[in-house]
Amino acid sequence: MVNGEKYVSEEARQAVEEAIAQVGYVRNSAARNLVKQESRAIGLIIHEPHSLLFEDPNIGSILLGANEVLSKADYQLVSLIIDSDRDSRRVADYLRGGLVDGAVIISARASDPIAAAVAEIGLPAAFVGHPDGTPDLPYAAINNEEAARNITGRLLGTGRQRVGMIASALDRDSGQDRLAGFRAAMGGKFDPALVVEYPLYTYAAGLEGMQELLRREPAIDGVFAASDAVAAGAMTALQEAGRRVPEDVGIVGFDDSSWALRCRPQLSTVRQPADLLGSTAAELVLAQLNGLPGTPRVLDTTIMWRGSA
Amino acid sequence: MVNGEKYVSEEARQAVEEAIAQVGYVRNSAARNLVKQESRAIGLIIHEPHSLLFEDPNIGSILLGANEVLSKADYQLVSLIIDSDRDSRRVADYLRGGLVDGAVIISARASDPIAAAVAEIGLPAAFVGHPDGTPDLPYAAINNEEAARNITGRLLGTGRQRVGMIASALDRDSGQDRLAGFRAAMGGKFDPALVVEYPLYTYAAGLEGMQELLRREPAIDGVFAASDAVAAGAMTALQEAGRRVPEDVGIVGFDDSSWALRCRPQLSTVRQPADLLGSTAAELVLAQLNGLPGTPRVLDTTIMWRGSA
DNA sequence: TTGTAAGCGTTATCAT
DNA sequence: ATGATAACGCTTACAA
Repeated sequence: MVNGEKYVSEEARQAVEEAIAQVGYVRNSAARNLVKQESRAIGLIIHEPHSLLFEDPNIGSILLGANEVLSKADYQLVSLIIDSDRDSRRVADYLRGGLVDGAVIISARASDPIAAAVAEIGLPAAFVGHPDGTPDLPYAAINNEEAARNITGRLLGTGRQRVGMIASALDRDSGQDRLAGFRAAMGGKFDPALVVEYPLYTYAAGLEGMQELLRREPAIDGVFAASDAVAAGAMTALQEAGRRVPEDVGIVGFDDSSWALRCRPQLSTVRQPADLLGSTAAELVLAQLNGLPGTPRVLDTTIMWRGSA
Repeated sequence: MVNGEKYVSEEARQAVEEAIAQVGYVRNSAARNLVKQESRAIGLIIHEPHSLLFEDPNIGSILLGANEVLSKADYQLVSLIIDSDRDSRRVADYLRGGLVDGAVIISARASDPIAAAVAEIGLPAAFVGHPDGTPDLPYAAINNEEAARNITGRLLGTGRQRVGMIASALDRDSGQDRLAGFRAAMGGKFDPALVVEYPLYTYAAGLEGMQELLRREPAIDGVFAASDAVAAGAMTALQEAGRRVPEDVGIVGFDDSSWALRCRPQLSTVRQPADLLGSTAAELVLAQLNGLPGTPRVLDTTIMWRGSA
């Protein structure tokens, strides 16, 4: 009897399995999520100005870094991009709706609506970077001010007399802090006339910015560009203007992105561990999911000294 | 009585609204999706080799293009990246689970597991590009073979005698087709010794590839690089070897990405409408969601003739 | 108009 | 062990 039963259930199992394969049964995640009250998905919110999605190689690294740790913990990373106010609302609804268990927010600006929404609904989340004016959430960041101060100091150490800066993205913490660091390193030598500002970290900003700087001060002999892309543009402008790098003017950047090795001479720059930034932020979210505090982390940067200064 | 009822319900409504605001009620999307049998989300699967996420500016454009049309139709675009076999399985489960109503697949390779899974579960989907060996799904693509043939022809038209190619990504349709186009344009002049192959569309591939080509044939006077990034690397190698571009050797690329304008001289290249590719693929998915056929579309490319050849 | 109940596809609990 | 049943939070159709 027991045997019989077993036998029958064996047969039934096979039949069922066959039926499953033929009918193509797949369990419905919406139903599963509903009853389990979790989705095992983490949202990653990308809120970049249009052009940066193409020019900034950091975001790819951040993404991959976050994906790696989430994948290991068996969470699905879902990236949500915000490119309009409409997107902003829809994404907020998406996060609110319980479709994700947590979120990592990259490149938030002061008073970011998404960050506010996340905080309001109490979703476990973490920033990459830590803009002020945003809710009190843990973050993974670097010390932009310190790094900028260090590399500017190093540039000054090569004996430059008239050094300027091409600042960018002043609406974000990274942009602000890099400028602050530059200013601090310059001390009494700081001259507001030698800093130009552009909204985005782009090659074009570097190109124009350097031309403007050259116009304002032909004797300029050092430049700190707010990012490698900017530095690359500046180098082109310099070379087209007949200045030799680094003999006539020394130039340093920030990021150590693929731009740096691509320049001739190669860029002296600040290396920031973009992939670590992503993975650390992801860990911060995971920690909160496990009831742990999730304390902010600031990661180390190092100076990569190459040929451009 | 009726008045009384109304009054009460008014009061109740206010109370409820207040309670909602205080308690922070938000409706649960899982439950909604369950009953409505739809998620109003579309997945975008990114299956790029690690390094390309940083070097290929096309994918950002594709993403933005897709997001724009989906956003207008009130669909949430969710990007899922695949960076390991584990990711591959998890993403397949995600798609199967009914968490998205459709999918656009970019940079699929022959016999892509995700593409197979999508086809198997009958999810409305579209490719960007159309690798062969993949299931019969609509796609948005360009004619890589034709475009490569045209620009190679144009290069030949400048009187070059010994022209080579730096081919890349031969595991994908784009890579294969660009090589085929080159070969077709060369006709009897085609010399297998003058084509080098690299796995990825990268700056590094261009750098090394050009050095190798120079070694094999010092008299080389023309090069077709499989992408702008590759062309940029090739140009650097050429200039470091003391060759003038375009006087000594002419060089053409493919993509018209931001690389093209960044080179000195600027690159002659094939412009492909990456954002349109994304938006068209998204439209193809939307069409299927509305019960329409969703027929493949091949978009036009144009030659941007600049200073490099 | 307002309210009530059934049902979506799971999981988990509690009898059998 | 195995099977029936409630519950997850929402929408919708139908009754009052």
